[in-house]
Amino acid sequence: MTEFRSDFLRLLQTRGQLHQVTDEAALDAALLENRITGYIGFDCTGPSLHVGSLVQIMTLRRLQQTGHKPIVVMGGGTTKIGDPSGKDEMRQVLSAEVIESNKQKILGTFARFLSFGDGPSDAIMVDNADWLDQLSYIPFLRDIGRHFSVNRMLTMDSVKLRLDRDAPLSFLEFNYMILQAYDFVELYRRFGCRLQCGGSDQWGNIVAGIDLARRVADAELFGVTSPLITTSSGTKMGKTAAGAVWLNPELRSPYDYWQFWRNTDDGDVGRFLRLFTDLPEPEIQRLEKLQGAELNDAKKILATEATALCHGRAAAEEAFETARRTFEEGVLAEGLPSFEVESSRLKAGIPVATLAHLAGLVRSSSDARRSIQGGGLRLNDVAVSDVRAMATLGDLKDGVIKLSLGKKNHILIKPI
RNA sequence: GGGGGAGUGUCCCGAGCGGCAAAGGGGGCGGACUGUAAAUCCGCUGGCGCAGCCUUCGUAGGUUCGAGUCCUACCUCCCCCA
Repeated sequence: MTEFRSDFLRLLQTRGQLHQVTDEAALDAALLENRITGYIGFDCTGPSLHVGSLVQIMTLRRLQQTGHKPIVVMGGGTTKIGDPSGKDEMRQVLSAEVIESNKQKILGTFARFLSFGDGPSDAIMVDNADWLDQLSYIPFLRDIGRHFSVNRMLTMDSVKLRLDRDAPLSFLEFNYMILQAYDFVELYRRFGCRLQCGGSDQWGNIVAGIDLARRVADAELFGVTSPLITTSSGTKMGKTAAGAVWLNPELRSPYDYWQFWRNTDDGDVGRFLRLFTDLPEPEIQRLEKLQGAELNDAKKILATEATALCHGRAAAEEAFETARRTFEEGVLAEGLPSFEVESSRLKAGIPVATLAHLAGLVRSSSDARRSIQGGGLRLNDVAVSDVRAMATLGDLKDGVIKLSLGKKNHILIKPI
């Protein structure tokens, strides 16, 4: 493996987030000599980023930690196109309003991981709609489009995979690569940005930008990709059937976020500590050596550290404490998610199945009924045996009713 | 423009002679075993205050006692020819 001299590349390497580099020696040298400005683009396809973007966010964080300048590029423009990389289906075309609203909701997450400002290594955030929306078709084709060979584009993985699988690929999406390449050039011109990072699926797009820059701006730009992070059981990180693991606290509470990390597979603990926390290497080596049940201590540290980065230290400690009381002491913990019902409804009595549905513990009341039949639903830690069981004011204990689904999902029902 | 093929349970893949809430996987959830892990075994995986009722197979009509299944039109996608 290459011995890097620059702090940034060395850090990425020890942290396990380095996959490919375009021109290792030249980039390594450039990083040693100067403060480098680097960017990663994020699409605004949803109201929050999820854990799948975390490696990229951490890459920017590490860029900043090693003295360089990160640019967060919000894909306000490119989201209107839709990146075909790694997708089988044609992207839905999102409206401009939705994209803008998504963008606003995503901003806060970055402020947690990066420090923004006017200083030399402070992060900045830009929206590629600022320049992409202004483009005129014919001039763009003549100035930029001429440098792209369709023959070559057809061989790019993002395109080829679609074609090979007989999956639809619209001309709109086909252009994504060109626009992302143009982004890189534009960022170079505006901010002197010379580095683009991204997931391994972005390699083609990144290289396209580097090629374009050489042709139209006579510039030498660099690209770094990180590996696709999978869990040791082989699934893609951060995509559960229950939904993506959101970084935005409104979509996933810090407590649930903490739980996500707490439930990491044994085999992933060391890798995830390196990728998703700032803990020093010797500490990680100590933690990942723990055996059997002791490894749980490492998972708790992973959970707290990862949550602290995303939601702040206080929220992480609180989540930790809530989990400790719930799982280790088996007592009622105030910090559990809660749900409010009018006490008048409770007074009249409400079916437990309906209540579990209202509280969001299950998808539907039918689902709740099934869980009851399967013995998975508990009221105040006692299994509910009758599908038609009612919850009333009499079930209040310490002013709340604790509903649980399985060992891990709890919610406190609070009368108002 | 011409010809051929496809769209199935709102997670995915995928069977489906006119009686279908619809086979089988994967994934997920729950139970047992554990360590809030993995592996394994078992159950569940449309909705409803649920012995009943209501909605699902690209969309809209039609045939029929009865349609995912047959007919017509339309939409979307794929392949071949021009």
